[in-house]
Amino acid sequence: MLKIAKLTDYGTLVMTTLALEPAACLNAQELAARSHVAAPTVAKLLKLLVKGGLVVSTRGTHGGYRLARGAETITVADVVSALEGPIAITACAQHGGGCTIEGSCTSRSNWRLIDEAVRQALSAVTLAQMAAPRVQTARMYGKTVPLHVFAARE
Amino acid sequence: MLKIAKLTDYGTLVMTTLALEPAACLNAQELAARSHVAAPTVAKLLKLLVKGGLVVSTRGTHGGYRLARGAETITVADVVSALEGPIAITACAQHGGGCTIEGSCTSRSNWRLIDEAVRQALSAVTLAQMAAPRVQTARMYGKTVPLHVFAARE
DNA sequence: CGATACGGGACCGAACTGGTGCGGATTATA
DNA sequence: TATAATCCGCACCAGTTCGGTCCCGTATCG
Ligand code: FES
Ligand code: FES
Repeated sequence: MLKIAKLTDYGTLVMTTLALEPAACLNAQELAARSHVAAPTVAKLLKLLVKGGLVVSTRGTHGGYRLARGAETITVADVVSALEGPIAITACAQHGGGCTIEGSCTSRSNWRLIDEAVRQALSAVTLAQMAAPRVQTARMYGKTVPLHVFAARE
Repeated sequence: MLKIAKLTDYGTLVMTTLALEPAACLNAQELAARSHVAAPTVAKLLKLLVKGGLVVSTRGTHGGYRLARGAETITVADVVSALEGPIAITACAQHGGGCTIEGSCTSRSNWRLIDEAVRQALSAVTLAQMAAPRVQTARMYGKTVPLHVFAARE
C-alpha cells in the first residue's frame, strides 16, 4: 500500500510531542502519556531516534529526552529515514539490491526520479509544521498540496 | 523503508513493455520474455491489472493483453494503486484503520497532506514517459526532479 | 549506596510478501 | 465437434517483516 510503517507514524507523534516542549527533558513514560502511545513502544522508538541523531538522551534520575536540534530544522524525511532506513520507494533503486533483471530494466532510472520527488515532498514538511494544528495549503495542478512545497528551504 | 513492493516495480515494467506495442495482443509468456520477469509472476500481475481496469484481456487461442487506454493517460499512480490498493502512506490516514489513538492524534491531518503530495508525484509520470529511455528533468529546491511535476496534465 | 531511567538485545506471534500450482472457463482452429 | 491455446480464480507455501514485550546491564543523581 505504499505505506509508512505505523511505528513511523507513532514516531512522528512522539517527535511532535517533544517539539512542543523544547526546553524540558521528558522521560519515556511522560512522553507515552502525552502522545497516547504504548509505553514500551515509545521506548523502542526513542532508542532508534537517538541512534539517528534526532534526539539526545540524558541518563540517570530525572533523565529523559530532548530534540537534538530546533523543530524547524527537523523534517519528516529525517524522522522517516531514522526509523526505517534510507528512503527508497523502489526496492531495486539502490543497485546491488539483488534484482535479477537489473541489466535489462528500462525504467529504473525513471523510478529514481520519482523517488527524488517523494523525498522532496517529505523533506518539505518540518516538525514545527507538524506540531501546528493545521498546515497551510495551496493549489497545484488543481489539487491541494502543502504550501511549503513551494518555499525553498535553504 | 517507505517502499513500493517489488511486484509493483515488475508491474510497471510489464506495463511499459505493453505500452511499446499498443496495437498487438501479447500473451503472458511473450510479455514475460520481453520484460525479463518470471512467467508465473507476470501472469499474476496481469490478473490484478485487469481487475484494476488498466489492461483488457482476450481469452482463447491467440488471446492476450492490451492496454485499456493510451499510454499517455495511464500514470504510475494508476499502476501502483491497482497493484497495492489505494495509495495511503499513513496506515491510519483512512479513518477506521483501527488506530487506537485516532481521537488524540494531532498530526493526522498534516499527514493527509503529505499523502496528497506523494500522490501527485506519482500521478505526474505517465506510462509513456516511463517507456522513454530517460525522463526530462529540471531543478527545484536546488535538486533534480522530473520535469512533468511542473507541467499541468491534460 | 540505592533509586531512577536510558541502552542494547533477544524474543514472539501475526501479518504480509514473493512465488508456485492446479482445475475450470473461454475461444480459435481444424 | 474435438482439440489446443490461453486466460481466470483460488488455494497454497516458505521466508521475511512488523508490532509489541521483556530482561538485564549501565549511567546518573541524591
Ligand atoms: S531494477 Fe529491479 S525491476 Fe528495475
Ligand atoms: S491517527 Fe493513528 S497515529 Fe495518527
